[in-house]
Parts: sequence; structure tokens; C-alpha cells
Amino acid sequence: MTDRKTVSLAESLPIPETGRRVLLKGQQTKAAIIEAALGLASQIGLEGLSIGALAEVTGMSKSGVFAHFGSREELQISVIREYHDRFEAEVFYAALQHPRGVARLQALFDNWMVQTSAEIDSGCIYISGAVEFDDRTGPVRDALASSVATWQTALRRAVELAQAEGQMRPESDAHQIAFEIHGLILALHYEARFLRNPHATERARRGFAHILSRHA
Amino acid sequence: MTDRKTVSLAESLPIPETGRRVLLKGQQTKAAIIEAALGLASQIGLEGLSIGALAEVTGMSKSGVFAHFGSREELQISVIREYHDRFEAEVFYAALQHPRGVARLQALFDNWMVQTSAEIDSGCIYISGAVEFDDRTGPVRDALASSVATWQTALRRAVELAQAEGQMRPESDAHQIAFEIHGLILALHYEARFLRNPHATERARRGFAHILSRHA
DNA sequence: TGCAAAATAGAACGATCGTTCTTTTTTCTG
DNA sequence: CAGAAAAAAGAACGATCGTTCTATTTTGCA
Repeated sequence: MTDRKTVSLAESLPIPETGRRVLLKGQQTKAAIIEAALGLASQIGLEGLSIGALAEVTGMSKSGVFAHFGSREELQISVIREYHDRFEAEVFYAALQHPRGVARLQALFDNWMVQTSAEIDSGCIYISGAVEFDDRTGPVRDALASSVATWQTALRRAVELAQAEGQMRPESDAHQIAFEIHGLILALHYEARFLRNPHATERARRGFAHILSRHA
Repeated sequence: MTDRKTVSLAESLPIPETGRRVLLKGQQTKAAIIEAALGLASQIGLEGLSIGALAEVTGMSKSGVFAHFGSREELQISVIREYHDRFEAEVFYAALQHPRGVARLQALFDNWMVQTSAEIDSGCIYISGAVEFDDRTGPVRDALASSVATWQTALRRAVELAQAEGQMRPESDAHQIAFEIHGLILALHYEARFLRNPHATERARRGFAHILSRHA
């Protein structure tokens, strides 16, 4: 139940003398724990994330790790938030430097493919999380669903922008296009991570091209 | 390490007098356990499957359940095999009654959609399993991957048959088409099960129509 | 530098996990 | 029906889980 805004204010307090430490000790180690937790969760899922394993990885005691979050659920939510921020930055914000329209949509898809399958140790927790929490309720599922809703909206907007720019047919259903693009990402994740199919990236790329050409 | 063929021979031994019991008691309860395990695994995944929970559901003792499999892994593999058989029957064999070509491919896709999303309590363990075992090794992963390879081949063949019938363009890449169809199923599963989007089925159906029209 | 507060460690808890071993019950068959 | 074989139960194991409590150490500020 840590207040995020308060934290980020405290975080950004610079120490004038040294100029080195920007985070207080507590927030510093908390960030390190979340970093490690994100790596663990990307591999074995949010449900596989255990405080004991996390303590071992970070070289801390279980209670030391636990104290930063107060519950396992809060830890999972912190991981989801961290992933959300990175995903937003590396997939969506990074695509903003391309001109709006098909170019930006293509960049978005490319970034997404990289994020989803390129790094061996990084599965997508939006995908694994959806499977793990699809018949559960509670704050973790809510956080996950909320993040997913955010990028789904952003993806749809990118399609609509391409339509507005006259680069995609305006009568096409942006929801439907976003659905099909999502399917390609999911198939890529499945083939690349589970089946270790090296051609998966090329398949996803071609599928995307098919969608583009259909609505051009 | 139970020999399947031996089992199925023993299973089908009818008792002449009554004609009622076809299974020996042991195989009978084993089948009931697997039935319950399949239901459990469909909801919470193969990894979530616990012998304790299974014992409670079936009204047996933990050791009683355990004795039928000898290990948790063997139980998981039994569940995968059972799911494989049902999937094959309800999705693929059921489609065989339609004429080869687009009609059969369409039936296959329809059956698949039903299997994947229609029943609330039944997620697809090919999807959840892929997420759970994507960075693991061992016999469970192998059993899963082998089943997946089977239906992927069957799906591709259905596409190739449609090409051979002259109903789809012969120069299209059947692998690519199967990849895109799989993506639609995955997106359907994601939207229907995790996000509880009631329009997901319609989206998948339209996506499939897009693929068909592209290669017609 | 000193002192309160924050951060971390350590030990223990009840619960559940898969598994093993022994004992009892049930089933099948000669 | 009897007796062997199969099936099921019961109890216990070590391990790990999230969590709580109480010390101890470290940190940051006056």
C-alpha cells in the first residue's frame, strides 16, 4: 500500500554534495528487488514468483524482502507496474519518434516483437499473467487487466491514427485490426518461446504485412 | 510408465455376464481421477494441479490417488494424453464429416473455437501449458510439445487439402496460414477467458474469414 | 556525533506440497 | 468360498510456502 507519488518524489531527491545517490537506501534496495523479481517473473511467471527465491537471488533474508511489500500480492503488483512502465517506454514511447500512421504502427509492432521474443529470459507477463489469472479475482488480476487495457487502447489508437492519416481504409474496424495484431504477437510468443521455432519472427512479420495490405 | 496399449486392451475386456463393467476397478477409478484432473488442470493449469486437491475432489486419499501414477509428472502426462485424445476427437475427427477443403477447414476452426472458449470452466491446456513449460525441460514438456506438433500438422494438412481442392491459392504458404489461424485462436482465448470480452468469438470468426478471403 | 527511525536479519508458525512406507480394505480368480 | 493380488487409506517425512514477531544493524538527520 505504498503511495506511488510520494515515493517518486522522495526518489528524485538529489543529494547535493555527492550527486551520486538519488534514491534513499530503502527505495534503492526495493528497486533492486523489483528488478530481480521482474526477471524471475518473466521466466517462471507471476505465480512462480516466491519470496524465498527472491531473497536468495538478491542476497537478502526472506523477511527483509517481505518487509518492502507487506504481502506477496503487493510484490506481484509492483512487478506488474514495473513491467507496465518498461513496456510503455520501450514499445509505445519508442514508437513515437516515427511519424504517425503506418510507419509508427510498424515500429510499434517491431518493438513489441523484440520485447516479446527476442530476449531468451524474458517472456511477456501480459501473456503468462493472462493465463495464470484468467479465472481468478483480486487486485493482482485487476492490475494486470488494467495494464492490458492501457496498451490495447494505445494499439487501437495507433491504428486509428493510420486511418486518419489516410494510410489505412477508414471503414475498417480498428478493434478488429488490433485483435488480429494481438493474435500475431501471441502466436509469435507461443512459437518462439515454447516451440523454439526460429522462423516465428518472420511469420509474425509477414502476418502483419498481410493485415496492412488488406486495409491499405 | 504404464503401458498404454496394454491398458487399453485390459480396459476393453467386457464382462460377459453383466455386460456392465468394461473397466477393471483400478482402471475405472484411474479414469475418474484423470477426468477430475483434466477439469482441474483446465481451470488452474497443469502446474496448479495438486494431488491433495485432486484427492479431495475425488473423495480419495492422497496416497490412493498417487498410487495410480507414481509421480506428479506421470499424472500431468496422463492429463495431457487425455486432453490430446479429446481434442483430436472433438476438433479434428469431428471435422472429417465435412467435405475436404474450405468447408472442413471452417468446421475445424469452429470446433476449435468452441473447445477453447465456449465452456467457462475449460481453458485450453495447450495454451496454458505452453506458458507454464516454455522454459522447462523434461517429460511433461515433451508430451505437451508432441501433442501440439500433432495438431499443428493436422491443421496444416487441412490447409493443404483446401489448396489441393483448388479452393485456396496453391502458392500460399500453408505454414504461414496455420500460424495466422493459431494466432486467432490464441487471441480468442486471451480475450474470452482473461478479459471476458463477449465479442471475442465474433472477432476470431471475422479474422478467419479474412484469412480465407486473402487466399481464396 | 548522537539518537530516533528505518531497514534488515533471524527464528518460528501453520499450511501445503510430493513422496514413501506400512497397514487395511477391496477386488478378482482358481 | 478362500486366498492371492490389487487398490486404497493412513501416517509420517522433509521441503517450501507466505507471514508474523522480535532483535539487530544500518541509515539519515538535528
